This record gives sequence, structure tokens and C-alpha cells, in this order.
Amino acid sequence: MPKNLTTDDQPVNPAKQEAILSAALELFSERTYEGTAVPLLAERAGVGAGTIYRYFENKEALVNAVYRRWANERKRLLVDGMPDAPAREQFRHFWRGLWQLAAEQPHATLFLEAHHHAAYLDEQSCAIRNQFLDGAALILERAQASGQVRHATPHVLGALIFGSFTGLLKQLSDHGEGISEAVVSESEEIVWKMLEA
Amino acid sequence: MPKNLTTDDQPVNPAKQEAILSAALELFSERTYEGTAVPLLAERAGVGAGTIYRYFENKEALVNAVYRRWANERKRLLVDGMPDAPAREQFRHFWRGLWQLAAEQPHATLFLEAHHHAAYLDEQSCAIRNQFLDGAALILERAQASGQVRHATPHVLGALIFGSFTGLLKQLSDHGEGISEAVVSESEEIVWKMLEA
Amino acid sequence: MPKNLTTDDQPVNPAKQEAILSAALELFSERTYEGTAVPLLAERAGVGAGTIYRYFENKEALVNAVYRRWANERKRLLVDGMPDAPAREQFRHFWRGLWQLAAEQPHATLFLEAHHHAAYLDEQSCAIRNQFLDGAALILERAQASGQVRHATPHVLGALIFGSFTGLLKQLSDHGEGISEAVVSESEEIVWKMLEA
Amino acid sequence: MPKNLTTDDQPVNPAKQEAILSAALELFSERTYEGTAVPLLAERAGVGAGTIYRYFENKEALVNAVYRRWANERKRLLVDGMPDAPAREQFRHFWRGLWQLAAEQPHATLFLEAHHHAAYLDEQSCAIRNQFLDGAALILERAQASGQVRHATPHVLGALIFGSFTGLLKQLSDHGEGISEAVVSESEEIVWKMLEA
DNA sequence: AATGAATGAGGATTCATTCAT
DNA sequence: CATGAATGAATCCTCATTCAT
Repeated sequence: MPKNLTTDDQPVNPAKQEAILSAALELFSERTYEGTAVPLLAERAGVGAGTIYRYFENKEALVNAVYRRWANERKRLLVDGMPDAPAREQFRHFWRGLWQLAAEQPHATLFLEAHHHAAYLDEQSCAIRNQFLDGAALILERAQASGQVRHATPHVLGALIFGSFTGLLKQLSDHGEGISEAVVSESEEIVWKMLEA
Repeated sequence: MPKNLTTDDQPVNPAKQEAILSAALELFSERTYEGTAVPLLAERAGVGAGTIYRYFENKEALVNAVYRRWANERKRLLVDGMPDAPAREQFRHFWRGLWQLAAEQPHATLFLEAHHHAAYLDEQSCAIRNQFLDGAALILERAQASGQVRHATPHVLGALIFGSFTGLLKQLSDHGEGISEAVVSESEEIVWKMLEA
Repeated sequence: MPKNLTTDDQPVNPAKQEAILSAALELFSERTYEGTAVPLLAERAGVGAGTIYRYFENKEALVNAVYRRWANERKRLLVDGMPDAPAREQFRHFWRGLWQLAAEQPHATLFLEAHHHAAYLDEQSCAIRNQFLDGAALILERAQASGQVRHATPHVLGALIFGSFTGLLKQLSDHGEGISEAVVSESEEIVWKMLEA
Repeated sequence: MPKNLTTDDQPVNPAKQEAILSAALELFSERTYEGTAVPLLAERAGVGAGTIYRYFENKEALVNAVYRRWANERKRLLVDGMPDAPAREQFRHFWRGLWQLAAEQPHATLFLEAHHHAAYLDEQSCAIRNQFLDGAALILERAQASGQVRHATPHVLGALIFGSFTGLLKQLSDHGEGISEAVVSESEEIVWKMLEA
């Protein structure tokens, strides 16, 4: 009776695990963690309710798996994948990356945002978010050192940029508007003003 | 004879109603709406579980009351109370107002943020948030007309500003840092850059 | 702190006690004992909820008081008040008495019927119903002895007569029909056939 | 996918559904609908409390299921199964049928009687009882037409007969007496007197 | 390995009763 | 003496989790 099947204990059926993670992402962001019943989740994933417990120890482990998955993806894309380039270009990479992720995985960004404070997130999940923010701060710091970005507490700067993105994304989704190239480039210009030395 | 004590039918004991609203604000933002059990809420408010139902028809009516209370307060302070002044000064009023509210009522801003999407918010509650956002957009529009603020979709601009604030506030609260004058003025300068014509 | 105020411990305010008993009769027969909330009962009686407990030890004592009141009234009218007369005339007295009570106190008869089996009726309440039935049986027995009424177990005969009455009353009230002289005399004739020697 | 297990969506486990219906019949007639707590009901049925909600949408749906079940059974046996025969024989069929049902299912008749007025009975449940009463009235009417039964409003006659039965059954059960052949045939003779032309 | 019927602890809510006013 | 606001035990019901199949 293996416990932690989330790790690579050779998950029984990758397609099923994937379906569960995907259904969880959808439902947890549409409704809430507490507001989502496991049986409903199972139905959405097309598996039996009991099956979920073969892939995840419990509901809490499942949210954490979803969180980690997308928090990692975001970090990988936006921080690890940051090119060595002038600050303006790095910012473009970052900003457009955020929007691309939001466009490709409409639920992922809002899910990450909504669940960050959650009491049920474990340390590892929190750690990943911090890696993302710290990574972004480090990039900023380097850009400041080379005089390309305004001098200000890097974490403050990072929070402002990231908050701008989240605020705009929420507004668009509230109004049922999709993500248009126009909005992305307009906002890129504007937000860069906060960084520009 | 009237049952609806949620309205101003001279609530039986204002101090108790206040205690309930206050406990609800705290718990709903620390945990979640769904994640907060009514008995716990009652204990935190220092009243019996049944008492809550003398003041609010049900849990849903209670969240809405909390939401309306602070959404109104915010609108009153930041939009209705906006002085007729140069754009830069109006922005200072707005930005510092946001932080002042956050400092005085640490939970209120995060509560409003976390509950905006909530399915259980009724029309009236939603209307107030829109009044706030539309009001802010209108002020921006006027400032744009007079050439003091960059030309860009007002709601986009508004979302960026408000998002910046929220992002920074969350970051501070995550790190357990309080709201310092330094951070407020530093951020004010930076965010203004997004508006500056 | 006198307990049993239902007895003649000089009830504090007879009009109020009366109002409570009357409201209880109405509500307990329209809804149920368990289905009737004490606060509602208080409102219907025009008194405060707490007041009820000055007149009756608790809800259970109240139903019993209502039950006893009408069970006694019925016994007094129909059994104690039975004239010494030929059987046919005694039956007329009894049958018309039942309908008169039902007409004057629409709720009382149905209340008595509905609550007879109730677990919360105390011994005294049950005793009264038995006095009524035993009294009726005794009258029947005498009439049988004098050859005016068919020979059959008196209690069986009594149950059939009384059941006929209840059945018809319920049917009328189900159909929203009032108690008409026509129905009463028609049924009197018919039911007498069961007794006729 | 279908939620409504109350219908014949092949109830998950017929034996369990049966146990619940049976426990409900017992308890609802011993105590009351409102007076019967669901956990107690579950215990008596030998199932978990939650299980009841897999078979019945809620407590109300459960009483209705019980009511329909026995009201249908009664109608089937006594009205639909009425032979084409002389009135006296038809009456014997009806009367003995009532007592047979009462003997086989001691709780069913009293349950039906006690719950007829109930506010929580839905339209379908009420319809069945009416089918029973109307059916009985129709049979009476035919017998009147052929001069075998006294002329009197059929529904009145029906109510008297059925009321007699109920009254006697209650008396027997109050006194803890079983249903004896003697009582049944004695009462059959007597009640027939009400019908005899 | 997968299921989904069954469970019971825990949720929201009601209501008989008390007690400070 | 009368009140009705306050209470918490007890209600109905949901849902995360288990386990026999």
C-alpha cells in the first residue's frame, strides 16, 4: 500500500492522474477548495470517487499537487527561462510569459492567486511561490545594478508588477473579455514605466 | 413582528451585531467563507451560535453584510471623498487612502479582494464594487481629458493601479511586515509613473 | 416560585392563560405539536415567549392542559350530561352533542383525535379519554340490558360510533365543507342502524 | 449521473431501501414525522444516517414514499381488486380486506390515517388517497343504483364505514388487543347495517 | 487497479427554554 | 408580572473517506 503516489512511485495510470489534476484545477478555481465536493471532482475527471485516493492521499494533498504543478510551471517559464538580455527585453519576456500562461491555462493563474494564502498549502507549495518571487527579485536586482531599472526595494517592485498583472487579468475575466494582443502590449508599456530607471 | 433584522429595523443589540461582523471579517479573510464554521465564528464573536441567526438570516447574508460594509466604506473614502484637485494630488489621495484603510482595518482589504468572485455575493454587493471601480475610472478619464494622465483605457489603468496595491499589500502581509511610511511613499512614486502623461 | 399554575394556584392572569390555551389549540391542530414553535405560539396568543412559561411548566405541560380541557368538556357534555331517556333519544343527544362541539370548537375535536396516541400525553390526560369511552360504554350497556340496543361488545360498539363521527368530520373538513343540519341528521339515522336492536 | 434515486433508477440496494421504508413506517406511526429524528430512523433501519439520503432526497421525500407505498397497496387490494358481486359480498371483501391489511401490516393503516392531513404530503400522495375514497364511493353508488344499498350521499356513507374501521382499530391497538376473527365478523355485521337498503 | 455504495463526523440552522431587564 | 434577546442542544443534511466487490 504505497502512500505518496504523487511522486514518481510509478503512478498507476498517468492519464488518470492527469485527468484528476485537470478537473481539480478547473473546479477549485471556479468554485473553491472547500466548495468543491470530491465526488463532483471525480465525475468531472471521469473516474470513480475512490480512485482519487489511489493517486492522492487526500483532498489536501490534491490541492497541493495542483498548486505545485502550476507554480513550478510558472517559475520554470518565467524565471528559470529568463534570457540574459537587456532589462527591457527581460521584462517583455516576463510580461508576455505571464499573459501567455494565462491564455493557455485560463484557470492556472487565477488558481495560484486564489490559493496562495490557503491554510492547507504545505511548506513545499509555499516554497515554490517564494522561489518565483525571489527569482524575479534577483533578476530585478541585477537590472538595477546595471542601472537599467529604477532603484527601489526589489520585492516591492516585484509585487507591484505581479499585482498589476493579476489585477488586470481579474478585470478581464470579470468582464468576460479575452486576452487581446492590444491589452497585453498596452499594459506592457505602462507597467514598464514603473521599472524604467 | 418584522423578521428581517438585517435591515435597520433597529438591530437588537448593536454591540453584538458589531462583534459578529467583526469576527466574520477576521475569520472569512484568515480562512475562507466555506472554510469558516459558524460555531467557530460565534465563539470568536463571543456570542452563542444561535444568536448569529437573530442578526443575519444565514451565513450568506452575513458575508454579504460584511462585504457591503467595507466595500461601501472604501468607496466613500476613496471615490466619493475625492477632492477636486490636480491629478497628481488626486492620486496621492487615492493611494494613501488605500493604505490607510489597509492599516486601520488589516482584514478588510484582503477580505474584499478574496471575495469578489464569490458566487454567494448578491447583486447589491456586486453593485458596490462596480461603483468603486467605475468611480475610479471616471476620475481617471477626467484627468486624461485634461492631459494630466496618460491615454489608455481607464479601466485597464484602474486595474493596474489597484492590482499593484493589492499585490504589494499581500506581499507585506505574507512576510508579516507592517505598512511603513517608507513603503507607501516609495510605491506611490513608482505607481504614479504608470499614470504620468 | 409556584410550579403548577395550571391548577387553581390563582393563575396570574386568566385572560392570558386563556389566550395561550386557545392559540395552542389552533396551532397544534393546524400544524402539529412538534411542528409548532413556541415563539410562534406566543405571537399568536399575543404574549411574550417567556410568558408561556409562567403559565405552563413547558411545552409538554401545555399540550396536556389543552388536551385535558377539551377532553373534559366533551365528557361533561356527552357523558355526564346524558339524560335518563330512551336509547334512541340518548343516542340523538350524544350524536348531536358531538357535532355541536365540532361546530362550536372546530379545532377541539380534531385536536383530541390527532393527539390521542401522543407519547407526550400524561396519565391524567389519558385517563380522561378513557372516562369518556367507558362512560359511553356504560350507557350502551344499560341500553342493551333494557333491550333497546343490539347486543355486542359495548366498547366495540362505542368505537364504531365514535369512529364514524370522526371519519365523517374529517371528510367534511378535508373538503372544506361546513357542518350542515342535513349531514348531521342523515348520519344520525344511518349510525343509529348500528345500534338498533 | 441521475440524482433522483427515489424513482426506479434501479435503487442501489433494494434490501436497504426496504429496511429504511420499513423503519420509517414503524417510527412515523409510533412517534410522529416531526417527532422522529433521522439518526434514530437510521439506527432502526440498521444503516448509517447518510445512507438514507442516498435513497431518498430528504426526510419529506421519505414520508411520501412510505405514504404512497401503503396507500397504493390499500387501493390495489380494496378498490381495484373489488369483485363484481352482490353488495353484501362486496362489503365483506372490503371490510375483511381492511382488517387483513391491518393485521399484516400493523403500522400501515395507522400511519396512513395519522398522516393524511400532513402538510408535507405532496400532490401525488394526496391523489392516491382520493383515488381510494372516490373508488369506494363509486362502488357504493353502483350498489345504490341496484337498490342493494341505502340511499345516502356516497361519500358520507364511505366516511362512516371507513371511520368505523379506523375507530375500532385504534381502540384495539390502544388496549393492546390483537385483531380477532370474532371482532372482525361482529363488526362486519354491525357496520353492514349502515348500508343495508 | 478501479469502483461507488456506505459511512459518520461535522456543517448550517432551528427552537425550547432561561433570565436580565 | 411580563418580556424577548440570548442560548446551545438537537435538528436535518453534506461530504471526505473507506472498503467490499
